[in-house]
Amino acid sequence: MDLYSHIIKLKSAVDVKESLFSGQSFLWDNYENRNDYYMTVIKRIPIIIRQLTDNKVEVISDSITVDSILISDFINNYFSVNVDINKIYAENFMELYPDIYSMLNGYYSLRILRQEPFETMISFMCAQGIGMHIIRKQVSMLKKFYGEKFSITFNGDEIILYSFPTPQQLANADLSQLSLCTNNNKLRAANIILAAKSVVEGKLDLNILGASEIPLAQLRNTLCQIRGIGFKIADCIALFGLGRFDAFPIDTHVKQYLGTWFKSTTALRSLTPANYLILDAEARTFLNPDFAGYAGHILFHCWRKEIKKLHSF
DNA sequence: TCCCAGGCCATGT
DNA sequence: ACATGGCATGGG
Repeated sequence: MDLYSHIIKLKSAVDVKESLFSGQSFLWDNYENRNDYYMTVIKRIPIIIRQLTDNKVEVISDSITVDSILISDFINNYFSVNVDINKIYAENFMELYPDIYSMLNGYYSLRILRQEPFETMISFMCAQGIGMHIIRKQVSMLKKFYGEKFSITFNGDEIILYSFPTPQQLANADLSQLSLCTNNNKLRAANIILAAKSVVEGKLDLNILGASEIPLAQLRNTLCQIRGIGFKIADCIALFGLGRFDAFPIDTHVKQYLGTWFKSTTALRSLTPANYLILDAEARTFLNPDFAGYAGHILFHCWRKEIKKLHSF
């Protein structure tokens, strides 16, 4: 079992309330409580981390080694601290869009996490045309129904957690019971079972897919072979689960800011597969193509918070 | 009541 | 190629 499989993110190490679902990005608190501590759970071991002023990650726990991997090395990779936030836009971005550039100032501490591919794939298959709270509910029910229950002790309290189910566990799931976890959507549940089976049978190897330097379009087309995965979800899996920061998922919010902020006329039309690819190409003219998705995600959160007045991640 | 929420797919033109 | 409706439910 690989190192990622038992990661659970918690919003705050001091006041543990709400775990993030896979696919959510992590925005360091860049406003006031810069010294807040956070906790992540790896292999059922609680790891306490803290943000440093340069958005690097400090691992508070003493050097822990799991499966011959130093946790601090793992954490720094997990939080993609090597990504230079100053190089994610095209070189002339600041001159072309000075207002947007300054508005993005509060969002540079956002880190895209290198999350476990299978967990990311299934989680995003639950994220279609439905509100964030329902997406979160679906993922948490999947874990509760099909994952393994375990507990850790933190600050003297016992915290009950559930690991994300393995491909085998979901492949063997009963359709009607799994539907309870997918907002009663039987089609979605069936698609998840099919996807899990293709992983179990070896027809889909996400680790090989992520490790190889295949072109983004080819990677996207491979993922789109799976029922229930289109361009947007495929790009999300690539961006959040396969470390492909060049993948640029276009959802309803991205479409909106492309039209409003960047005056794309294509963004005013319906998001057909053809228009998706046009928007994708357009975005790469004012973003660094190699980090288009990373930049896009910062724009995404800025749009949601500043314009749409939403506050969930 | 109506519309939208981090879409995808089958069907009809 | 494009438009439309179904899937599903909760919140503004």
